[in-house]
Amino acid sequence: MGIHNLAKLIADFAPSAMKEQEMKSYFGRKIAIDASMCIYQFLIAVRSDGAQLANEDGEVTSHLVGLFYRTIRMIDNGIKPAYVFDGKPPDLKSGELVKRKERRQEAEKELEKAKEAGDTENVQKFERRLVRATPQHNEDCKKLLKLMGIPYVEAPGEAEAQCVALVNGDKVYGVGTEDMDALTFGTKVMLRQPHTSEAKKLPVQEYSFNKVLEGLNLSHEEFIDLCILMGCDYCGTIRGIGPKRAIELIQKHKNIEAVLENIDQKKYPPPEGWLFKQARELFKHPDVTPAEDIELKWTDPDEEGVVDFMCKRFGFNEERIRNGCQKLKKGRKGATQGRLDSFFTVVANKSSNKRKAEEMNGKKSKKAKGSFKKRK
DNA sequence: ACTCTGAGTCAAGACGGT
DNA sequence: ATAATTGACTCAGAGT
DNA sequence: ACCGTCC
Repeated sequence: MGIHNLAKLIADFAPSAMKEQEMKSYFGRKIAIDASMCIYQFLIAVRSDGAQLANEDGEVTSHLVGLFYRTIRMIDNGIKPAYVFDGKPPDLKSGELVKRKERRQEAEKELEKAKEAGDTENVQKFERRLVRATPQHNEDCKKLLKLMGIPYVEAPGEAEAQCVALVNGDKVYGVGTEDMDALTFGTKVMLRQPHTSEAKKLPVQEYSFNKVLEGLNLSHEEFIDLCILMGCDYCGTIRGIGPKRAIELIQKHKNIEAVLENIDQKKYPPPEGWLFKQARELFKHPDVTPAEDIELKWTDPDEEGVVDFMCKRFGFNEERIRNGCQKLKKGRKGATQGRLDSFFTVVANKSSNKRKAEEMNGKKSKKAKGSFKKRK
């Protein structure tokens, strides 16, 4: 579940690390997005009378509805999304996954019960809890993105980590996510909910990694240890240590080893065989494809292809789909234009460097980060 | 009294006409 | 073959 | 801003 309470901790201890921006200020920006998470959310949220949208044959379309319109909305605002699909979860996560599986089986039983009792309210409740993105859903989305001219990346491991690699390798400006893990992986910039802002009139929250470290007065390594102490997906935590104590302890002792030496382990018992070192390694050197090996290209949509896929196969309204394709074409031109404009108008802005690097995509390849590829 | 943890529960999108 | 989320909120109870 | 509808 990401890092427990990290958003709150940053709000309390490093408030200047987050600034709120208008959606408009991201015109021309490239953003990396965890596709698997979006798909999951669409499958849960896009419903009618509690049931997912589907074509006549009963094939689910909720994920396609959501992805199609959200992507268009972003392009329409001059934001260029690149989607990242999950690969294999790291082995360290299996403990967490076992728990989730148990919860799932629990929900399945409850669902059966509710069905037999004819309790429609509970049936819906537990059906939602059982939702998951299948390989088929993922394939549908990849196909749609390809036809729309939107790039995507297949990550070897966690999508979130791959997004961060794209940011820090200057392929995109930031990660667009709800998941605070991105900061633990060290993303220079993280944007929360860059898509809903306009619909709900909420500003985009932009987190700066350097300012987080500054505000908390920690190095990246110390920050990773802090996140582990607060609770991540990869290992347990010390009972009795939450955000407040965790930050105090890390600021004082600098790392988990030293914390362990300085606390009363009877009062604060660490987990048996605690794998915090492995978790730390995972955050430091996640299994990702190096950014310089990835090329992201946004192109005009293949309108006939999109219509064929969405309308013929999935029964979407052709007028709406064509309308969307037009927006994609228009938005693309606008974004190219806008990026140049803002380059000249935002003269004294530090971020113009960043912007430049983003533009130069891969020309000067970064120094290789040692070969820490994970093998399993 | 106050602070904090940790367990459990919940809800989750976007469009277009009015 | 097979899997597959997350954050916000509340509340009880333990610790300081 | 609300609400029925999207498929």
